[in-house]
Amino acid sequence: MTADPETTLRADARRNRDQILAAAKNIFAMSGPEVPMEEIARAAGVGVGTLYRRFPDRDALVRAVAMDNFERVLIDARVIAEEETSSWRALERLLRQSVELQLSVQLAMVSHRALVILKSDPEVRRLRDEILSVLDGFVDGAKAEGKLRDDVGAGDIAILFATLLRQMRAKSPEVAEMAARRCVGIMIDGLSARPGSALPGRPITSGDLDPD
Amino acid sequence: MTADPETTLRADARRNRDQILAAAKNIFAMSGPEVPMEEIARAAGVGVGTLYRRFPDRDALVRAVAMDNFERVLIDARVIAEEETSSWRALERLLRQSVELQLSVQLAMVSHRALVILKSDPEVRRLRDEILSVLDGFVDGAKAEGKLRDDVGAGDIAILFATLLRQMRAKSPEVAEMAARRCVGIMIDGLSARPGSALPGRPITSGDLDPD
Amino acid sequence: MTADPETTLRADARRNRDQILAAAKNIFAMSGPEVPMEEIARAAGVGVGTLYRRFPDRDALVRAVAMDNFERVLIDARVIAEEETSSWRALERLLRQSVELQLSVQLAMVSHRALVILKSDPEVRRLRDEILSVLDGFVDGAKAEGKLRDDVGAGDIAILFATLLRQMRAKSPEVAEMAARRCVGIMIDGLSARPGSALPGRPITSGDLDPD
Amino acid sequence: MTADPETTLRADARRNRDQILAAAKNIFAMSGPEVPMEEIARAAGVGVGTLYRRFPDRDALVRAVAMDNFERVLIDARVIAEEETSSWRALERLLRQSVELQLSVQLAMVSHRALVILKSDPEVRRLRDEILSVLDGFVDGAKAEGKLRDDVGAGDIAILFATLLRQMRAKSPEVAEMAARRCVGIMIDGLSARPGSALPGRPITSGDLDPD
DNA sequence: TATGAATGAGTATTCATTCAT
DNA sequence: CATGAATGAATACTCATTCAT
Repeated sequence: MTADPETTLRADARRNRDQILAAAKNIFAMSGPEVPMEEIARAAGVGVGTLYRRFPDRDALVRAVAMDNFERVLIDARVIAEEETSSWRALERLLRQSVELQLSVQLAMVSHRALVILKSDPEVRRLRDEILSVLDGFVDGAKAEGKLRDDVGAGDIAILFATLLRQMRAKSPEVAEMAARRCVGIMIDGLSARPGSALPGRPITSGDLDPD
Repeated sequence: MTADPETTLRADARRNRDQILAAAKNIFAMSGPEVPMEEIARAAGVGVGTLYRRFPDRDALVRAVAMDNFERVLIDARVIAEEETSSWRALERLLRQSVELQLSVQLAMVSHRALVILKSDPEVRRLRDEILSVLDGFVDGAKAEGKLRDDVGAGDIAILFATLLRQMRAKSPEVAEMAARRCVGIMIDGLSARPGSALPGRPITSGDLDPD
Repeated sequence: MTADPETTLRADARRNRDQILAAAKNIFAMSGPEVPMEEIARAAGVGVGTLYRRFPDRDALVRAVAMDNFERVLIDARVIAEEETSSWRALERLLRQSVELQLSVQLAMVSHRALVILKSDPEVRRLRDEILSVLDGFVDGAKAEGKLRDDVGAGDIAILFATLLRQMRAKSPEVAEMAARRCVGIMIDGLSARPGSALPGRPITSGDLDPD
Repeated sequence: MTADPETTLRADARRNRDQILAAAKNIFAMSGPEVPMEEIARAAGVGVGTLYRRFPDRDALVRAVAMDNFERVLIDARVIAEEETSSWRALERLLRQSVELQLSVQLAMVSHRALVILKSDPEVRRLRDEILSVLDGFVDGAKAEGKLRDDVGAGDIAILFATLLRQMRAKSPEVAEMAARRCVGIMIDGLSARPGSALPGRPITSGDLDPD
């Protein structure tokens, strides 16, 4: 039974690792995944060497941040699935609530580089697929409940998700945050089962997402 | 009647400039505004030296690309305003149609750096403000027509715009394009005047957008 | 007919390339192939950037130096083959004369890293094999002449070669140079056809060299 | 009678030191004296910390390895001097037998850095001088016996020694080992007292060797 | 005392920008 | 003018050495 890295680390090493991850998450969210490694190290209060000891190169760090974010989203989604009896409500809540998701999605999408890194990582894929499978459940249920329009699939929602929940830059952080919540609101209204007009194309399923 | 040398040179120079602009637009859209200048020059079929003769530095090029995109959007918007009698229809069409807009917005948003560059440029500001003022007209009109929900402002739409119309990468190009059109559809449904639920906060006006 | 790089280069670029190669040759010979790139650039009187423009990374430079040295050796060997009628004399002269060879062999052997780089390069292999084939001719001829002991092969000589002709460090450069010449002399006497004692093992042929 | 704590510790420490020395010897021989300290520690089965407790820095370790090798050579040489009545035989045997010598010489010569380290160390010098003095005895005796050519000195032999006995890399280990023995054989034949040709320069004495 | 984590100076490499051809 | 070579500052990454556990 080999201990997994997260468990094995010495207490201080552990603390450092967490600080680095947190710092990277913030900085990536703010300035994209190309920021100088030194800046991340500084923000985490460690030397570059320490950063590199924990994450052998930038790609490893990007991956780790993405994993961490996705994990939180998955946990959120599962808690919601437990607590809500209506799938439509679950869907709404997932969309509205997930702040972590903002970050992960943002990271995943903001840069070509990050995208390439993440797509090649089987662990990230696995996590994403788990999230999508929970989402699939919500979508099916909400359609059955008659609350979700029939002409959308989980893929549509994932894309809206990914696209909408990016950090909005606007006047002030307050406006930005308000804007984010309003966007989600409009989107949810657009999704609910009394559409004004049919959507073009066909429902996008989770299987349609990056089939490469 | 052969053109006199000066005119000939200008024509040449013009062609060069246009090639560079077109190349930069494509490459920026594809790989973000941080790509090596040399790559842009290569794509444009000129040497770096020529690129630098036309655009003194990267910022100038980013600005020029953005200007060019915004100009097209503005032209589109004005044509639409001419042709459509219903403001709601105009709004819809603007949102659905503007492919150029995708590019400009994408560029503007994709990188912190680009954002900073653009925000500090008065000409870009001016153009953007003109676009927003046309949009304001659409919004007011559509509300008056009872087609647009009352609790949104032009700022809301601009943000949705900016956020939604980003190019979706990955997936097959066909799915990506379909996804984009569907996202706009859902958003328009969400905007139309029979909301399921009130939006949080207050309408975001065009004045709320980065006044810093 | 695409011009090969050596021909195409602009005059100044050409000059720079040659200076870099010369500088690298000297410095590698003196301090091994791990010296800072910057030092090489400085010695060549160019900026690091220029060095990297010509040789994309250290490995490329190491390869280029080795190629250059081997080429000179091959040229030497062919001239000698032309001029000498006795193979034994040719062999002797090749061993005694080749100063370039010192450098190439030295470089090739001095560091694990260099060795790995060179072995994986097909062009270097090809050159080396050509040299060995000329050497094979000398060996066969010299044995037929009764001047070279029968119990050695071209591989033995190549190894002695490679091992002996390394730069000797000693008191002064003069002593070092004298030492080198004396070593070769002793070796040649040891090779000549009146041995005091049989050698262990069996003749090493050129085929025995790095069979991996 | 259980060992008292202090003795136990010493034994431990001793074992550690020996393991490190052995590991360093192997790794230096294989990859040169520039390998990461961490790699040496790993090979020795200890942490870097322990390595540094025993040897304050890399130089100290290099010195220790060299000392250890030289000591073994000296012991060999003295045993040989005891056992052999003919100086020429003693010389031959020393050259043929000393495997340890391979290592020490290799280490001493392979890198500029190591050379500098060793040359500045009085203890290493002392050892080396003792070896040379034994060698001087062999040389003088063998000349008197008429077995060693008159035109060489102990310095010539030391240099041949140092140069020839370097570990041959590449090839199969078997060929490499055979090659080493054959080189020594050729060299010995070249040294024996029926030279085909006079050597250039003058005999190199042990005093000629790096007196700087 | 042994361990391995943290540090940061040293190097490799890239790329925006300038300038000779 | 167009070109692409040269420059060097910025940044990634490695590894010797120190120090907390």
